[in-house]
Amino acid sequence: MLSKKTKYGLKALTYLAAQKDREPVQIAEIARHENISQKFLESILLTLRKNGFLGSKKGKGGGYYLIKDPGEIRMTSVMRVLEGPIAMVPCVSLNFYEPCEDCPDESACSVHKLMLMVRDSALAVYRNHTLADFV
Amino acid sequence: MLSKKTKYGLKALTYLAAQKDREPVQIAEIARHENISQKFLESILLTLRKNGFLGSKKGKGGGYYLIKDPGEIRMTSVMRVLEGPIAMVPCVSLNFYEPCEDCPDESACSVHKLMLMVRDSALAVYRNHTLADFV
DNA sequence: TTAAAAATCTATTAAAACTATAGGGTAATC
DNA sequence: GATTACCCTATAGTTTTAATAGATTTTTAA
Repeated sequence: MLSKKTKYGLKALTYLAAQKDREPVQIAEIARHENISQKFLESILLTLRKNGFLGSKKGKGGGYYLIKDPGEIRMTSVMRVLEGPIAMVPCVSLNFYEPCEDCPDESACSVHKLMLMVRDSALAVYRNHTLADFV
Repeated sequence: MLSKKTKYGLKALTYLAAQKDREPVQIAEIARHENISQKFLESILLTLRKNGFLGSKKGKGGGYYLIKDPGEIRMTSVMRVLEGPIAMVPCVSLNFYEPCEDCPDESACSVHKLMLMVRDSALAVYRNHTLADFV
């Protein structure tokens, strides 16, 4: 199940990408427009900023804005920051690999084999799309 | 993240599918062999039985056994029973569809569009594989 | 025929982790 | 001084992952 954090984060990014200019947009405006708890959105936008997707400006006329071109923001990186690993088990994760404790032979494990294919198929989708595809 | 329930269930199914005959196998044997908490496995096997994957036999010489040919057990049905909906959001689920409350226009929603593609890619993997592919 | 043993079945509960949100104060900017 | 992002803490709720204890059914053996 997709977490609301990811869902809200994606919606916020899309909203910002749809702006005509790159002027700051207030948290409250995004929250209102996308039906998101403002406080929750606040923390989400913060992590998006810390991960290089957004810039921010305080004070009057402040808010958040996209720092890169939507066409350069791949879904892989967005998903990894918001949702975490794309793989459903750590033993098939590219960026967060961990071996299973209970599994003596990875290459013989049915879970491993199946989840490897699922990861590859999801990865293909995320790699082939940027934020620009959703505005 | 894949739940341990699904992980253990898949391993148990694979273990049973790898048996030469279809004689009952004890829970304890499966648990020992796959490093699974026996009591936890017990409840998992129970739901697999109730959903038509396994048969069981009580008393001495009892245990669980596959009820169908491994080649006829699609991963789609296994995943739906163990893990639940394949879609990551209810608004793109085939079997568990629900509209989003906060989303006024599904067809314009970036989350919807992206997750639809992810669902389709995962579904393709699950549909094209049966338990027989993992023994 | 009866009793014991072997196994599945059922229900309850509990710890741990995670999710989603709220509150209140701080710091920067206009 | 008003406005807005920033930061920290707490918490209610849910889900996951079991642990515990016993009930029920079947087989085997005395």
